[in-house]
Formats: sequence, C-alpha cells, structure tokens
Amino acid sequence: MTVRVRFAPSPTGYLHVGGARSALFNWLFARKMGGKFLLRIEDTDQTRYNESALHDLIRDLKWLGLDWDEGPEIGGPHVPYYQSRRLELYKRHSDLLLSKGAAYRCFCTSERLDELRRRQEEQKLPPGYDRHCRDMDVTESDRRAAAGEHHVVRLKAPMSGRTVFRDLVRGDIEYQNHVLDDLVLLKTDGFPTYHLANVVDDHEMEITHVLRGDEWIPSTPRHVLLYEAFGWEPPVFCHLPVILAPGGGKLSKRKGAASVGDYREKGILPHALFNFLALLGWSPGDEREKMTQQELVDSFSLERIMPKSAAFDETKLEWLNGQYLIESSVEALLPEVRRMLEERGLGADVAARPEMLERHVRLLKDRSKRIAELVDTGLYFWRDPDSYDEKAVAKHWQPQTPDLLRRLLPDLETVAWDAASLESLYRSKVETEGIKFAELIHPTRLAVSGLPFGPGLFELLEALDRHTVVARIQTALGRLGG
RNA sequence: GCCCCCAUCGUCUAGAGGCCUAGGACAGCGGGUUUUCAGUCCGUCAGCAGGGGUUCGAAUCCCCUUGGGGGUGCCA
Repeated sequence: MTVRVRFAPSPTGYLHVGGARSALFNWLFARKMGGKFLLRIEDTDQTRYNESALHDLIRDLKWLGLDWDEGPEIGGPHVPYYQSRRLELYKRHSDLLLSKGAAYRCFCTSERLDELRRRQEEQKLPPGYDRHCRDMDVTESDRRAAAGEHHVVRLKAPMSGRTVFRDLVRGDIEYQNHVLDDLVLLKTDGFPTYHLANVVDDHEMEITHVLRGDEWIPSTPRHVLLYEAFGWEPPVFCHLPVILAPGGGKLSKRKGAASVGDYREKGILPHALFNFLALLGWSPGDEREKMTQQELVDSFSLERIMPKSAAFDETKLEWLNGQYLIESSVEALLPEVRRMLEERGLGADVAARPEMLERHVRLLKDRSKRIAELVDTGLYFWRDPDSYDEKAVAKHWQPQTPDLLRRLLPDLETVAWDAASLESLYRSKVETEGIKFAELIHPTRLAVSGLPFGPGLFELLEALDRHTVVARIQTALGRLGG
C-alpha cells in the first residue's frame, strides 16, 4: 500500500513554526516511504478566510524546501484541493448520515446554546450539547428543514461504551463515549465543520496516515466515530508534540518570532530551519545534529517521534544557521543579502558596486549567525560610520593615537593596496614607532568601521578602497579629537 | 470543574531492566589562539520531578502525588 499523507492548513494567518513542523514531518515520511504528500487547504471558515494568507503559506512552504505531489497549483486526481470548492461533497455525505439515522438536524439557536453553556459552567457541569434535538421526530425535522428553518446537522454519537484509537507515538488512547457530545457536521451556512470535511476528504483522498498536531487528540475519538458512522476504515493516527516558546508556554510573537516568514527576515537559511525543525521532537537516534535534507529523509521514522512537547530554542537555531552560513557559498547568499541591503535603503549603492557586495558577504559570512546580522554588522562596507563604539573608543583611542594615525596617513596614500602590503606596512610602522601592534590596529578598525570587531583588518582595508580608508581616518581624527 | 496527553542537564536529545560512575549538542563558565570578537579551538559545570511498588538488579515496568501542556466552539 502506498503511503499518502497530507498537510491541511487553514489559511487564516502566517505559517507558524508548529504548522511548518507538521508539514515537514508529513513530507519526510512521504519521501522516506516513497509515498505521496498532498497539500489541502481547509478554508471552511468563512469568517476567518484571508486571501494573502494562502499566498504566504504556499510561498513559505516552498521556501522551506517542501514540495507536494497533489494540491494547489499542481492539481491531482482529487481536485479541487480547496475545501471551499468541495461543499457539495460534504453536503452529500451529511445527507447520507441523515438518511442512515446516524446524524440529525439540530434547530437550537446559538442563543440557546450560549445559555446552556453558561448554565453548565455555573453548575460546574461538563460542558456540551444537551442533545435537545436528537430525538426529534424525523417528519417534523424534515418539515422544518423544508420550511427553510435554520439548522445544523449533528452526529448522533453513542452515549455509552468507549472509543479507543491507536496513536503511533503514544499507544492506545481511550475515551468514554459519554464525555463526547454530538458534534456539528454541517453549519447553518451550509459549510462543513473541520471535522466533517477533514474526515470526508481524508477518506476520499485515500490518506493512510494522519500526522498532525497534538491539539487534535481530543477530536480524534469523534473522528473515529464519524468514520464508523460512514462505515470507513480510519487512517493511522500520529499526533505530533506541540512546540513551546523558549521559556515554556505557547509560542507567540511576544516570545520571539513564531512564523516561518519572521525567521526568513531574520536571515535564517531554509535548510537550517528545516534541519532544526526536523530535530524538534524527533531524532535520528545517533549524535548527528547537522543533517542534510537527504540524510533526514533516509533516517526518518515515525517510531522515533517523541511524545514530549519541545521548546523552540532560538539560540541553537542560530548556531545551526551559523554552521550553514559557513558551509554556504558566497554566491548563494548574494541575492538575499542584496535584498536586505535594498530594504535598508542601499539599493543604488549595491547596484553600482557589485564587487563590494561580494566582499561584504565573503568577509562576514563565516562569523555571522544570521544573514540579517551579516548585513547589519557590515554596513560600513557601504557608508561611513555615523558613530564610534563607545567602549572601544575608551579603550583604544589613546592620547597618542591621533599623532600615530597622522604619521600613518602618508604611507596609506602610497602603499600598494592589498592585504599583504598593508600588513607589512603596519608591521614596519609598529617597528619604527616602537609601539605595540594593537595600538595601531584597533584605532584603524575603529576609525574605518566604528566597531570593535569584524573581519581581519587588512582584508577589510583592502576591501574598502584607499580613498575611503584615508577619508574615514581623517573624519575620525576630527570627530574623536586629536 | 471535567476529559486527554506528557515528564532525563537551563534547552534539544541518546537511553527498549544489567553495557549508566547517564552519552552528545546548544547555551553558561574557564582557558588557549588570532590585530579585534559577537570568530575559532580545548576544557568544565549541570539532569533521571517526588513517593511507593515489581525485580537479584529500574532512568527504563506498574501505581500515586506534583508539575507542565492540550481540549472542552456552528475555529481549525
């Protein structure tokens, strides 16, 4: 049997890292098993639908490196892959259950249900629908429906006994049927609820394994009941642990970035995020930390998914990203760096000096953890420093510094402009002045970049041209005193 | 409240009853190195939530407690 899995997001906002991780695990499993990975859009909530969210979702999935075998943009044997365009199918299935007596119409108003919930809460009773319409006479139900009275369709769930299902990461999970109420299948507006649409589609699309977030566990027994009502075999369930914020608790914007797009803006590479996410709640069983997409596919298995929820450790992500940055070629990073520089208003400069872009990236990529960091700590490649790091000034801008630099200036005007020549110039200067290397090195870096850290000084000087270096030293002499 | 799930260093994890004096990675701390470190190398600290069982033997199996998470919608 071919494995068929799906990622079925609701396009209501940005792609959360939790959702991305679910998509990733489904993808890994499909690729590992030689199966199919489908993307299905669950847009059944009219009130929350958001067009741009769908666009962003698809863009972010692709950016992460995921591709689907069936779904939006490419179609497949079960088109359409948008639930909002499959309404008839759900209606037909709802009618089927109705005619079987496995579901019933409920004419209760939302006011009545609100009141009911309020009373249950007040009396500390377990909340849930009281099955008011469950035993309504079918002819009356038909008559009221025919008269156009608003209603929903509910599943007639068993009131005793128990429902057990097997979860691949946790084993058997059991629910007493009496704690499960009669869930809504079809809403007043004729749209299906998640539950109906999801079950019908998973069956129609021949989904074999449902890998989804932990938060769906409580719905699963109801889904199993639905499968039974239809007389269908349920798929294998596998609930993925949730991802928590660094300090514990729900991951949110407040507690650091939460969406794939946010990490892209911070300059995390897609492969690094992919790698990191794969290792959250799953491990290959050995001590590998940095793994290629192919290695992840090859060693992936559902059995090694952890049941425990995992905190999203951004620091470790950045470390991993730094590793990918070191490994990455300069060329591969150029487009993204260019984009970020453009965003910072340096588009014209970048266009005018492509060779500077190459130097910027080459000199900084191995010492940065994120692309945005690489960009922001290298702005001196593009414009004169507008301030000088205070601590560094206090430490390295000594009383004798200005004179030293002034005596260096003429040599800088004439020395051959390459790192090796610059270094020997500095070495000999140190010699003749009878000073320490650091006394010349640090002030130069400070004057030229405004920062106390960065790439090797002589490579940096070489990258900036002679004019710029001399001018910046003169500016610093003016601004820092001397 | 009720239902369900979970529990190894601060964090991600290895661990399938004896290979565990519990291994690795990130972070932290300490040192080396380089002209700088927000780079790099080396070293180091740190954990089986608590209590009962089962067993010759428990991080591993069972029960309870505690703690954390999720669900309890005509949201998904």
